[in-house]
Amino acid sequence: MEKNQRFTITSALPYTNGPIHIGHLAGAYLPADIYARYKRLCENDVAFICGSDEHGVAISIKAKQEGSSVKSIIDKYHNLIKDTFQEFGISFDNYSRTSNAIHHETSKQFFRKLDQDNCFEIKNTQQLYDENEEQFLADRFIEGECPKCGFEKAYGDQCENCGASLSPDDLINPKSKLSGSKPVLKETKHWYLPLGNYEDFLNKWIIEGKKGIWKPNVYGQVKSWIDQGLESRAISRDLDWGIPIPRDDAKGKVMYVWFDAPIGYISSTKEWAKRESKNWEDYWKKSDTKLIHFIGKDNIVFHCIIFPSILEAHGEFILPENVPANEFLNLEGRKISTSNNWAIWLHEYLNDFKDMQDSLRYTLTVNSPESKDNDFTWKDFQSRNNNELVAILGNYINRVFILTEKYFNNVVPKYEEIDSNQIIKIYDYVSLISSSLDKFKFRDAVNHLIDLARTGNKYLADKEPWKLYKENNIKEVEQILYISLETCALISILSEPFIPNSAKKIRDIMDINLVNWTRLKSTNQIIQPGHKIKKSNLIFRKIEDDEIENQLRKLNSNIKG
RNA sequence: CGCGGGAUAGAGCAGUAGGUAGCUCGUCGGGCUCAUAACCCGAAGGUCGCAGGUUCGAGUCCUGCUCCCGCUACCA
Repeated sequence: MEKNQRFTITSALPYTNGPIHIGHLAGAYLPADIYARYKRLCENDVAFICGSDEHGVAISIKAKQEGSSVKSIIDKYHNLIKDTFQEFGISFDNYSRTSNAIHHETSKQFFRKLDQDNCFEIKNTQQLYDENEEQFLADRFIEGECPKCGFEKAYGDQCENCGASLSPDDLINPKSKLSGSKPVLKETKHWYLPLGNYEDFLNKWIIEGKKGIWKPNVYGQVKSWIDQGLESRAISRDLDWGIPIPRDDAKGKVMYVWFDAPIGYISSTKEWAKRESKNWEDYWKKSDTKLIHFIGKDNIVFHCIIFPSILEAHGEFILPENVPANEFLNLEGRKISTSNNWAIWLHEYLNDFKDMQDSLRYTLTVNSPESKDNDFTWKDFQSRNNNELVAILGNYINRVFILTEKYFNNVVPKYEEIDSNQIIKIYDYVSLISSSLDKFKFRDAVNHLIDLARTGNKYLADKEPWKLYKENNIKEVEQILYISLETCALISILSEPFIPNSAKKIRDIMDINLVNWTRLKSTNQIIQPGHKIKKSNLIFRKIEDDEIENQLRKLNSNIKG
């Protein structure tokens, strides 16, 4: 458990062409939030940074298709996403957006610096162009007959029917998905980042330096990319929506969205630093700052290869210490799909399960796709909530509070001699949980937390204070309940990163404050005899079968395709 | 096709220095009655994807194969 360390923690910028679902939360936001909360509790200097990613062709096309403006689309989803994060307690220090002026300026500065240092190649190529819409077309926006299986709606990059990977000119009768017209080839000029020049740097930094440190799925994926050889990658696009390339000979060109999006972490940090009177450069340029990117596995290449190469090219920035990417979360055995509406949308969950954010936070953490794809099922959600949060953790807290009320009128009992075995046992969980979190093992960490409640339950079952009370052995009852209350207090502090709302509820009932984990010692207890606690309220509620059936019905009736 | 991850009890997962297979949920039996019919204890249940090999000994190392998921550069 390190302290007095500076951390820059980022979560992947969500793309504002739709709301966010449980997969997003489980992949990039929840683990980052847990980590950020944990690091703050250990007295570290944390900047937890995110923002909306609002550029790119998908958004401008969506606007065109819906007949609305780009601005109204990004405003709508930016606000929805921002509110959703807030509701779920994702504790960003700053949530920005890439359409802000500070981001445009920062991105242009990056481009100019790399341009001055001759880090770019300029190439002329032929690309498919939609003459009706006056727009160049990404592979995905071309549709035609698959030359291998004859499927009529194959995309320019892949046939979804037979799985063949294609290039747009393989298609028979190609059509633009925008206008339906036949695309034509047209010459265009673009700026490229020659990633091949960074292979040595990446080999040394990741393949040699991060072996056995980064997660196997991340390391393996990166190694495979580098081993295949890295090609130059275009970082400009012919679009009217995005950050203009700051050169006189680049009229009509904007930055590729993946060039400017990661720079969004930096501009968001600047925005925060300005507001908080801090120096943003401490968080991006000081070598003792630890930069951690939380992402889903689809973003590995951008965060481990492209963005680091850009940072390296710039020269003044630190590189990520770790990129603990998660695998994917499936839903009821199928891949989550935005286009087929096979998803649990977080803003809908909030409606259906009011004040139950922690139940979802808990379930997504304990079943987090840390090392492989995992499946979310409503039934599992119900049983995790009812068996673990309610029956083990919530019920434990409640029974201790009720016992305290019945026997001691809500006053923390004094004790003659502390049960040192038990106090040491419960304090072991501080290091168990923190060392799991340091290793990005969130499921282990949250399992330890439930184990702590189990330990408390077992202690009560073994000691049977209700029997001792009837036998009028009050001294022992005092000793047992003191330890039990201390256990509850410890739970209220150790659960803060995972289920912050519930942790707060427990502390409110106990009338205690949050304590930094660095101060937690078995010799220095949290609560003192004589302290009065408040009346108990249930922390978690059970989820009934019909609620789960409703969700399953909703999911299956809304599915498209 | 290439590459990455995975395959362990009914379900979900641990098992990273080769040495008698573990955890949670579920099921069955018992205990307790302070508690949200909650809690605690015990039992049943696995030829560790398949086939070879190295070794006194392999879930763990090597080789080949099968299946699932993902990536292949614009869907977390």
